[in-house]
Amino acid sequence: MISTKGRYALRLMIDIAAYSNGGVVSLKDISSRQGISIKYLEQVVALLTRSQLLVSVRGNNGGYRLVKDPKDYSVGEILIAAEGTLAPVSCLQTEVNTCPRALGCSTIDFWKGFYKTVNDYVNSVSLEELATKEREKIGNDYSI
Amino acid sequence: MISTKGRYALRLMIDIAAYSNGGVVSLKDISSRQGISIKYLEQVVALLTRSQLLVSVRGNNGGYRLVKDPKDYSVGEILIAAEGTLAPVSCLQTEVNTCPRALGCSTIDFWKGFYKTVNDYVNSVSLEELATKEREKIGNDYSI
DNA sequence: AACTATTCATAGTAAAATACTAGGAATTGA
DNA sequence: TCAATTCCTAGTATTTTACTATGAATAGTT
Repeated sequence: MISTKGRYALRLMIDIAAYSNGGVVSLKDISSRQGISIKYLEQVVALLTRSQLLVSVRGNNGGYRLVKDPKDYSVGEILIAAEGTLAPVSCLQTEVNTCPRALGCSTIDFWKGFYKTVNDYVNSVSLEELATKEREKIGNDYSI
Repeated sequence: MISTKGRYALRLMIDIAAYSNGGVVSLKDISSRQGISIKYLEQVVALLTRSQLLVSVRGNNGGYRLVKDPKDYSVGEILIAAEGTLAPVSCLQTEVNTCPRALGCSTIDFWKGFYKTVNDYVNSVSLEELATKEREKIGNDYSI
């Protein structure tokens, strides 16, 4: 199960991609559109700036800006920045497998396949695709 | 990340598939082969008997037995029995999506695709494939 | 210069989940 | 009867989750 950090990070990135018009987007605006507290967004956005998926502008009229085109972000890199890893088992988190049972482990290939399947999927979807859907919401009133 | 319940459940099922010769397999034997405490295996195996993936035989010389051929178990059904769900987000856990943001949600299709990708993968691997690898370990000494 | 709106940094915290262990009852073959 | 097993319920330490709180630093606006 993906935690709120990963899910909110994705929505935050989508929001910036959808609603920045060349400028920066503040957490206050994201908060009101997405219904997530500013305080929690501060925690989440820090993961994204640390991974250099966003840059910040401090002070009055400050906010956050993407560093590249939305089509050049995969959802995978966003989730990994927020969640740390998408590895299904801890022994696949690091480059070298330190599990004493790794040699002759009957399940490791299954987990490697799981990991690859998930990675291939999340890397196949771009931020732009999702931002486009977000923009389509504008003007539609789903509360009817 | 898959929890120990899911991982141990899979190893438990593999162990039974690999080492039962028509008979039942006791937790004591599984414990010694897999290096997992009997007490914890008791917790894990209960999830599998409740989901009727295994049947138990009580008393002396008791143990557990598969209810169908190893090739007819998918790894998916084992993981779901142990983990409860493989849904990446809680709004996909139930048949109907009760999230107030579901309508017009820009990420729901992405998560549905994620869920389907994972399900398709875990359902594509059978217990038999993994039990075969487990049996291949016999005779090989990987501790050298 | 003061004010205000923002990001930034660190700490705190209640609740839930995780990864087990413990104790003993029930069952059944030997 | 006894020994080996499953079954059932509870307990528990640790970690993770999902936040909130406080206040400092920054920078445009008045």
